This record gives sequence, structure tokens and C-alpha cells, in this order.
Amino acid sequence: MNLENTKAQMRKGVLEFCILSILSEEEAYVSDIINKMKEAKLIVVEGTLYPLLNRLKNDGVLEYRWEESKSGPPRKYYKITPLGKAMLDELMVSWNELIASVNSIITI
Amino acid sequence: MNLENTKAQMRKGVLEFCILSILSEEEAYVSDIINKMKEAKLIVVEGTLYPLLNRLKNDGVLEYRWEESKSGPPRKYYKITPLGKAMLDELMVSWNELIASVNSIITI
DNA sequence: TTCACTACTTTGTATTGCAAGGTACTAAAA
DNA sequence: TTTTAGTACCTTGCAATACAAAGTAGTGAA
Repeated sequence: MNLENTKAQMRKGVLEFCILSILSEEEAYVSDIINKMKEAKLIVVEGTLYPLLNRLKNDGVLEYRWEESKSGPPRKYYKITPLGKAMLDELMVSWNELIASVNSIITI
Repeated sequence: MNLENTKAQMRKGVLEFCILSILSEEEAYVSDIINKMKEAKLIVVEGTLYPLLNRLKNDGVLEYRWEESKSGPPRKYYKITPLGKAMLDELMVSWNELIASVNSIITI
């Protein structure tokens, strides 16, 4: 048995979807995102997030701006692009379809 | 944008959960599983399934028996073990928690 | 100038889904 | 008998990616 592993797989599956969703509400930098995910009981760490955000930026679904901070180095604030919004809309559909699919399996 | 990729990630996340769920209902061999997943609109292929079933067997959550076939080589029929049932129960909880988590994020 | 804190970045590893190709069994066709 | 078709199981190699861990660099206080 490897419960934690399988649970982690589930969590990973919705990672991008959740991050796009968070950034569709308001700008955020990495620590903000980690905290918001944590509030929703979804643990995610720096080493995961930086490459992921970069990937999403390269895909054109996110963009960022630098902002000075009073307590340390400047921060990269990410926000969603119109293309990202479109993708989020489609992922919302996919997420609901996935729930329906899983539901149809577990209620045989 | 890389929608198909992200959708695939979501699907992967629930793969083990769905397979355990299917095998908790009745024995099945690989083609059965592929077909049942397809009915639920979840595509999965041989190359994914064989290593996965083996992994789950090694974890003690699945077991199998051979059965002769009239139309070809013998088939490996998999079914869930008591340990697998226990895991499935926990995954069911995790799945519902994940839905709640994602829900709390997308309805900010 | 040293330390603590914060933030961004990179490297290395392990997992794993999947395409593609391989082996082997049965039975029917040539 | 040999070939072909169909079915089923298995393996190899690759690419994606989450994550731990270590690195770089900015600010301000001790």
C-alpha cells in the first residue's frame, strides 16, 4: 500500500488548475500562492512552484511584473493572461467532467 | 497554452483510485479495465496499465489469478485485496477532500 | 561586517504515463 | 505444415514533472 503517494498524485493532477484559478482572482507572488493553497489544504512547495510558474509563463497563460519589497528582495507578481483565462474556462469544464467520470466509476 | 497536457495530468491523478474502484466491484483483466475506463470517458492504455497493476500487486493491494481463454492466451484476472479495500476507503475520503479543496479555490 | 530574513533560481533524483516493439498462445486459412 | 490473424502479457526508452536541497542575492538590524 502506498496511500500518501496516491493521494499526492491526485493533488498534483489539479495543481495547475488551482494556480490558474488563484491567479485569475488577483496577482500573487510565490509565497502568496503557497499560503492560499495551504488554506485550501493543498500543500505545494517552492521547488515545485518556480518551474511551474515559468512553464505557464512560457505557455503564455501567465505574465508577471516586478515589485519592490520593503522587507527583502523584489517580488515577482504573477497574473493570468486572456489566454490563461480561456484555458481556465476549459479546465473548469474538464474538472467537472472528471468528477462525473470518477463518479460514474465509484458508483457502479 | 497546453490544455491537453493539463487535462492529462488531472486524469493521471485519479488513475489508481479508479482502477482500485473498478477492481473492488469484480475481477477484471487488462482489456476489461481499459473498456470500463473508456465507458467512463477515461482513456488508459496497455503500456500504462501493466506496470501499474504490477506495482499495485507488489504493494499488496491487488492480487490475480490466471484463467484460460478460448480465444487466445490465458488472462490475468486482477482483484482487490482486503488491504486494497482499506486503501480504497481512504482514497474515497481523499477524493472528496480534494473536491472540497478545489472547490474552495475556484469559488473565491 | 556579520547575521537574519526574504525571495528567486537551479540541480539532481525518483516517479510514472505512454509509445513502440517484443513474446507467446490459439485457431483458422492457405 | 506453414502462414496469418487475433488476443494477451511484458519490456524498453523517453519525456514530463514534483520535490528536496543547495545556491544566489537583496534588505535591514545587531
